[in-house]
Amino acid sequence: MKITKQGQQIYDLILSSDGHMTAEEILIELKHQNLKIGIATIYRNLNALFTAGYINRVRHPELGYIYDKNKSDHYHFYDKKTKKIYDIDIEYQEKLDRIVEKITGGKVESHSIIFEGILNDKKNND
Amino acid sequence: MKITKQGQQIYDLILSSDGHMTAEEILIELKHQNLKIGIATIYRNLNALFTAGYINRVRHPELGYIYDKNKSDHYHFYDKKTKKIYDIDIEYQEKLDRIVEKITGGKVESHSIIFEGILNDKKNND
DNA sequence: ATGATAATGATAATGATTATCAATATTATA
DNA sequence: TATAATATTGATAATCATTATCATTATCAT
Repeated sequence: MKITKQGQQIYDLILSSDGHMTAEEILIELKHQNLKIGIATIYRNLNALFTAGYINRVRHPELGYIYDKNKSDHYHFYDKKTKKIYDIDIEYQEKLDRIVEKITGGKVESHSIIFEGILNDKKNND
Repeated sequence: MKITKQGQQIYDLILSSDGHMTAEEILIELKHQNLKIGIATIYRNLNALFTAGYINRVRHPELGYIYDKNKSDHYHFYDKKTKKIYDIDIEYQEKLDRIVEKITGGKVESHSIIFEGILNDKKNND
């Protein structure tokens, strides 16, 4: 995959962030950096980066897609107070996939878990 | 909660369905039954039914909200082939919430799991 | 250089959902 | 029961996230 100038800017920004950004946040930040870029280009490059496996994508229940620098299979916590998504570092529950395959007779590729609740004010673990 | 005529029609329809309907599907079906109803009324009542706890709501990765007659804490399977959502009847993994609380120090209200994969053609378990 | 090809970005289009608001239905009260 | 007060409806406009369009611009290969 050939990365373009704009694609690189977007990728760099995600890597330098806490790991979770929406397309809109990326637009605002790159504009702040006085880079000329349009929202269509951002979506186009995010899709390319995602399908090429450079970044991850999660669906936020309110904000649409969140782009995530953490590519590993991992879970998320949605803090209702700050309305932000945080990574949860517990091991992937492989066994659930096998159980569901047994029940349905189908093939499970993966599963995603979103925890929802309230995080403590003090600790702001991204 | 006072249920209106339209609210009742919507609720009845969901109960009589396989359990998973979009607002648009509800509109089409009620129109078929020659009931005069608008999409705004459907969303309004679905929101009311949901917040009052009469029905459940899940986010479909492509189609937006799915309204679900099954109110219990349960998981879902997204079949990439049919693009439909199915209930998965395995027990709620309470222990995951406790683990996450321990890690984050926050309060977990609940979690949702969506399994993704391909279901067998033969069995079409809703 | 120069022509071919690909990427950009402004903007229009789309799809799901919510807001607006005049018309209609329901409820409460005299 | 009439009628005033209040709530709900439904058509439609607005919104929000995302994708499509397409003329312009940048990049690449000769």
